[in-house]
Amino acid sequence: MPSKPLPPITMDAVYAAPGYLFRRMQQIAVSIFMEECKAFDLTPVQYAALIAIHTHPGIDATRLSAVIAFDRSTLGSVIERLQSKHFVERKPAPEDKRIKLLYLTKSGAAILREIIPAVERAQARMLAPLKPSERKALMELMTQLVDLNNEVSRVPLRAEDALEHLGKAG
Amino acid sequence: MPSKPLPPITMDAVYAAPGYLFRRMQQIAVSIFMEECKAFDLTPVQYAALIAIHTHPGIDATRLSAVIAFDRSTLGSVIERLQSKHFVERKPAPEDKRIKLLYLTKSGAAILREIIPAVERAQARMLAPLKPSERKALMELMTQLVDLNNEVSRVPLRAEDALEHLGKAG
DNA sequence: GCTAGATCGTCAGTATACTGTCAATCTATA
DNA sequence: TATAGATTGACAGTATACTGACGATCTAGC
Repeated sequence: MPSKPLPPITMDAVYAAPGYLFRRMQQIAVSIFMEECKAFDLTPVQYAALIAIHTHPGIDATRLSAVIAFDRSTLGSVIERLQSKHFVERKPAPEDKRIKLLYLTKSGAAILREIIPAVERAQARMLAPLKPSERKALMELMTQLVDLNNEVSRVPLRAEDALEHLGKAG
Repeated sequence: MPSKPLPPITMDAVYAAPGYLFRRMQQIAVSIFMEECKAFDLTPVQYAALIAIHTHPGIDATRLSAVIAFDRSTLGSVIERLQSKHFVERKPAPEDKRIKLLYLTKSGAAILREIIPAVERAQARMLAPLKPSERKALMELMTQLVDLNNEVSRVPLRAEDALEHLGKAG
């Protein structure tokens, strides 16, 4: 008899795998976000960056990347795009010549206020097919899983630690 | 009194939002996959493509994109990379000059057999922080949600429909 | 048999996402 | 105070991901 009856390879190796479900759901989430927010010409990551800069004015790019769990290398170009749309400005830090501090412009703060209802519609639509109790259960499990897996990917600092030395704007 | 007491904008608008959790979890999932599979130099998408071509030999690129829910435009370069690694070959379809049929090479089939244990380790690690009952609940909710949201993003055909005319290899 | 419309693979363009590297700068220590 | 090591923003390189457009080709309806 065969020593190891290998299971046959089927598409279930893909469809039932957590990795596929996470990729597919991310795809769907971005698609819904872009649909609801197309009037604002902002991507999900740009939105997250605006929220974070609004919450922590004067944050620098490295700490911002930790706060929104976004790769530092890519963040430069994201900030550049926000800057070219005049939603964000960069000022050199007086006490450290390496750092550039990030601030929302007036129109950056304005678009943030305007886009929030659309973002909330998008977030609601992502979970709309589920029953309320299921939505709650899914969000709790995802929050837990993301939290417990937090050290895995390359985010250099945990979000809380990232803000330790940010002066008064914590 | 104010007409509309806007809630203050905090980072919870990001952290508690489904969109953030899906993006972050996708990030973590890819990171774990690459870590477990680094000996094979295959990305998650390339792995899914190999599985699909193995399961449906002679599939064309458009149908493949539907089966693995992957954008048609990008798939060209994915196939190219698989071809340059000699894991996949493309043959012109005799009855339709537009189409190129996809097949695994011997070394493509071999690497698929070899990588599967590593992929299974990766998939297990993604959910490892949860209790078994929670894993099951999360996978059921995610499967349901992806299924019910299936029409949202740009996949041109549902996976089942994509294979209707694929001859005997269904 | 001709042609309007659909489909195929491909390309250009934009935006993530990651690894690795670099010069400029800062900091802690000897 | 000289300097080794760490940090910062920037860049090159690779790989997704999507929109929109294109020529080649196929198919239906006439």
